[in-house]
Amino acid sequence: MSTATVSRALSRPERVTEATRERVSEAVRVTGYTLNQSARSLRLQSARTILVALPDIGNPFFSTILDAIEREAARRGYGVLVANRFARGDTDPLRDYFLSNRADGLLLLDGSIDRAQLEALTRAPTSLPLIVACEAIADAPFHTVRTDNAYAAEQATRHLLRLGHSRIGHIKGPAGNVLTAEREAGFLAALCSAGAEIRAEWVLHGGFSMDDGARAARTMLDLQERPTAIFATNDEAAIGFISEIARSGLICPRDMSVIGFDDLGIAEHFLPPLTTMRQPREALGRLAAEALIDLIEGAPGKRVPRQFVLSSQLIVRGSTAPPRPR
Amino acid sequence: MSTATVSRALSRPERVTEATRERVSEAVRVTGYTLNQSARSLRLQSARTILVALPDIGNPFFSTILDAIEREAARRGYGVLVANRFARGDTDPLRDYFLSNRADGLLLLDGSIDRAQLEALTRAPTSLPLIVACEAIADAPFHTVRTDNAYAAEQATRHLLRLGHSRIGHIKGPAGNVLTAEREAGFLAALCSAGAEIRAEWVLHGGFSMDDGARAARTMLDLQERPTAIFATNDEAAIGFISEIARSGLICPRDMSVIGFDDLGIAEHFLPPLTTMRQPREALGRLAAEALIDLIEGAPGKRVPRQFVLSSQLIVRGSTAPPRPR
DNA sequence: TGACTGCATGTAATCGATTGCAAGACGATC
DNA sequence: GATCGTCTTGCAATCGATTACATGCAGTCA
Repeated sequence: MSTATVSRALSRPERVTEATRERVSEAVRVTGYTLNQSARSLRLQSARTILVALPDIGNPFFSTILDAIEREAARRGYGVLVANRFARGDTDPLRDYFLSNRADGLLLLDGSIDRAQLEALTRAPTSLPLIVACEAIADAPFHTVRTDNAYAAEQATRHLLRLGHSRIGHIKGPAGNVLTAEREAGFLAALCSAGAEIRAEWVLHGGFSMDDGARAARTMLDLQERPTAIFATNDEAAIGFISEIARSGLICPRDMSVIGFDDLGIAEHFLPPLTTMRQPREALGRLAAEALIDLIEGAPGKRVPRQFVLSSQLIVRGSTAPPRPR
Repeated sequence: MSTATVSRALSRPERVTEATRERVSEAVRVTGYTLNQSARSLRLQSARTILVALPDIGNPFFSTILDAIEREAARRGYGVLVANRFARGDTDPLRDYFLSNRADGLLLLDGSIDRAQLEALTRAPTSLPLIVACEAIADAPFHTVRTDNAYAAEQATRHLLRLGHSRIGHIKGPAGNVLTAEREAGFLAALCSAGAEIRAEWVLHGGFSMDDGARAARTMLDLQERPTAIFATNDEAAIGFISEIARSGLICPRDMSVIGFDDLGIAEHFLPPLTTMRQPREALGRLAAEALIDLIEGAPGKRVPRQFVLSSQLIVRGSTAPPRPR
């Protein structure tokens, strides 16, 4: 029997006779034959694999999205290759060079990468299928899947305003990140349109980790006058903040309201349960994977940059309350 | 210039003249040439990729380990392919079939997989390099990297005993998981050797999620007589438990001490800060990746199953205290 | 000048699966 | 019995990088 027949028996069983099909199955079982994916990829010019580049797999925010991506990819028969700390590392040409042709497309979750470098990737002749998700620049000429961060930040701040707060602070994200700017803008917009006081010293440098939140808390504790509520750039910063002020005897929400962003799993179970803006992480991951695979499999003509924008949802829990009367 | 020369210029620059090297670099730059990894893999019979199979990427415990694995793999020039919910899914032959030859080895973090199935994988002629990490069976004939769970569980329980508790409960992990049994055994061993009371109703069915911990809390709240301290199978269960009893007005550690397991990032920032057994997650991931790549690159003769056992460390924080005098 | 050494480069086979085309088998129809 | 169509199978080229071996060239020394 020729290898051609075996190949057909495995990939398109209806093209061979019942008898041949069974002989092949039997031989596969006996010899423990496994298909060589490299050879298949080489011949078909497609690895059926996508590369997901993230800033931090260890962060539950990203790992949930990765979960959804992996599920969708598996459903469509694609493998998932991960590259962690994508933008941090030495993005030397060699790295790109060796990465190429191993994956059919790139799903970028890391907003810190240099934009020019990105545009180079998508340019012909390589023309790598690319989706930028989560940390995407709003007006960039790429396919993007993201949430409307500025609007969601505005909503979060409005929630605090509605509760009666007028002295509101913000813990910012890391410098240079796309999201930092958008969320800060939304925060300021809400304060502005409500005519509330904006104090520069209440806009604290922060980051996306709990330690960043704790650091911001220490900065704030040193202030003469403190805000009565805080909009934190994400849940982790919010938690770090709440935890740190607790050491000084300040209790959330009695002494200070805090709202986060993301709705991580911990938010619901934290003490106090965290009020937050829920980002549809599963949907983000699923859509991003879907869009990337469509792009890979679709006709090259279809490649007009499309932008998906999902919306976030206010989840009110116990970490926000009306300000304490003085 | 022949392709052979180009290949040499890129892989072993010292084998060609300075002039040739430069002409090749120039051509690479101009044409945007990228190496075809499939062809390379096919020729060299090695994909320089490992497959990491996990039960749940979204879980911060695993995602931190994955982080360490990815880092070590990248350092040694390997890509990382992830398969989530490995044991859950339909492990039909086709899946294994198409997975094969895409990766040079398997790093299994999922203890729920069928053991017979595993042994089949490692048998000749395929003889897939395999490391079982974290959720490994102690006496299994595989290379393993794990922590001594039973001993660590004993230590955790001893901590509660030392504080003066004698009425101690346990939230178990999911049924069927290797770790569940080991941690329960350590718990019982500690109680036994201390001569403390063991009550079946204080050993609660649980799981690894916060919701599982919350469920266990509800079961416990219904009991006539309650323990004064709880050893939870992991930090998430501990947090879910503490959060849930708080709704009924029970405060940790005043009314009940709780110790967790893992030392997730949140443990330090939770309120109260969580006492826990720290598992060396980075070291686990790094060692596992190291061992797997050694196995892949090493001589086939070297394949005597080796077992790495790391130890956990008691981290005392605020969620455990002496029992309240009655 | 001829033989030899050492180095750079070219030639061609190889890895394993896929697939267009050709050939063969078989039955149906006239 | 010849012709045709249909269905199954085999042949052989192909994907792109690697590498053993062959070739060719320059320099050295007797």
